[in-house]
Amino acid sequence: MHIDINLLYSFGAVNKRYTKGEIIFREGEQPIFYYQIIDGSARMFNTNDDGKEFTQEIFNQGCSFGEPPLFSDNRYPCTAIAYENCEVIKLSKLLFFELIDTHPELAKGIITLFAKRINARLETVKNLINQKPEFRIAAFLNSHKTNSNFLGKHKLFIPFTRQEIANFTGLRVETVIRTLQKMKEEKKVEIINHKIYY
Amino acid sequence: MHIDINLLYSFGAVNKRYTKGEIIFREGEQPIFYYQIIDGSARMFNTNDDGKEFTQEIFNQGCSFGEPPLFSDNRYPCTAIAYENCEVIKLSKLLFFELIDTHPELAKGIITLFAKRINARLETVKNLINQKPEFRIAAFLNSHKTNSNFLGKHKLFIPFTRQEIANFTGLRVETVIRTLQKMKEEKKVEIINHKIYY
DNA sequence: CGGTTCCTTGAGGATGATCAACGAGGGTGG
DNA sequence: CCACCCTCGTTGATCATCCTCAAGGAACCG
Repeated sequence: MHIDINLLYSFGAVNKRYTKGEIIFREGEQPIFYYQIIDGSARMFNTNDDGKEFTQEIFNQGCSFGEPPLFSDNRYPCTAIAYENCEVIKLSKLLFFELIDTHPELAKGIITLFAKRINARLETVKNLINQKPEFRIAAFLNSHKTNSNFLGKHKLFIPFTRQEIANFTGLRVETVIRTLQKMKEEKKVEIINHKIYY
Repeated sequence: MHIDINLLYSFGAVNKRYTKGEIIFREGEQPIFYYQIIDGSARMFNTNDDGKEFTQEIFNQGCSFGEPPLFSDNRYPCTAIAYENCEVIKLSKLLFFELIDTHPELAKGIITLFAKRINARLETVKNLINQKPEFRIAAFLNSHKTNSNFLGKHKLFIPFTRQEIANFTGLRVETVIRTLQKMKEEKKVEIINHKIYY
């Protein structure tokens, strides 16, 4: 979901640029803004004690992110950083609520968006529970394919490094590499010049 | 969140009883109803290939459940069964939407509810990623404590069997038992007559 | 061409799962 | 009251597997 940019501006929203890797908000902080991506992409993740990262979601152009805590009064459960250089439009919580109150037709869109997020998270948990690395990786590749509306007959190029796949699946790089190798032998993926196709 | 029962009835909702263990809806089915618990409790879970179950959430009196797929047009991502004998009030999707459309003030409650669910799921994922059994179990115990608004000075009785805790944490019973034993020695939990206090 | 990032491989170890067996308690019916 | 069953808890031994650590190799980019 995204809210019309001009509507956001009319309520006082402003643009902000982040360079790749720059932090947008941190886990544990109080949420203050509604964010929506104009250009580029953002990544939301958790870090655990060992410094291992887990990517919860990547948000692309047009997507809003970090909204649930505005409504539930929680602190941010994750950290968000610029995955690529990006430009976001941000609106303060107070004004965002004013916007919603005066535009009740937006509520349905938010509900649908949240419903999709809940579903996606339930799926993620379901897949994480299955220990098998191959299953987890396949689930990740499938969800990426679905998200990109891929309909081609041939395989889809997977634009992630092995480390990134590891961060999405909660595995270690070496495990991802070895599992992908095995999947290649079993013709479940294609690897051409180190690039992955699924 | 829950919607006023009389309002639900006025839109044609009906009651239905389920005996403990009875299935309310199955993973993969098309959602048709809005459900809200009048009495008792329901459990939502996934089963994987090995027959291992993972409990996604337990819903108690007053809680609605299984609503997100009504909005996102997904099939159910989980199965729901009666955790205890329970009575639910159910309203068909069509009439539920009519109810919402004619009572826009309900939207905010749904948004808040969904926002909390998203947060809870993100936390779950965060905890699952941390492999350490002790960490996972502690996270589960903490979330249970938080949910039950426990403010006492002493420890809280945990009304779950070890198998249930295993299903909540994605571990095996034996691992839960051994880990709890260790936590007992480290004074992190109390176990009196096989009962767990945290 | 030098540096950086990413990929790859091997060896070894830690740990949770698995399997098998038994114990303890509670309820039921004879 | 006792025998039985059923569920839940417990323990030990073994196994499979993913993680860890260490070292290089390959690709890419200025």
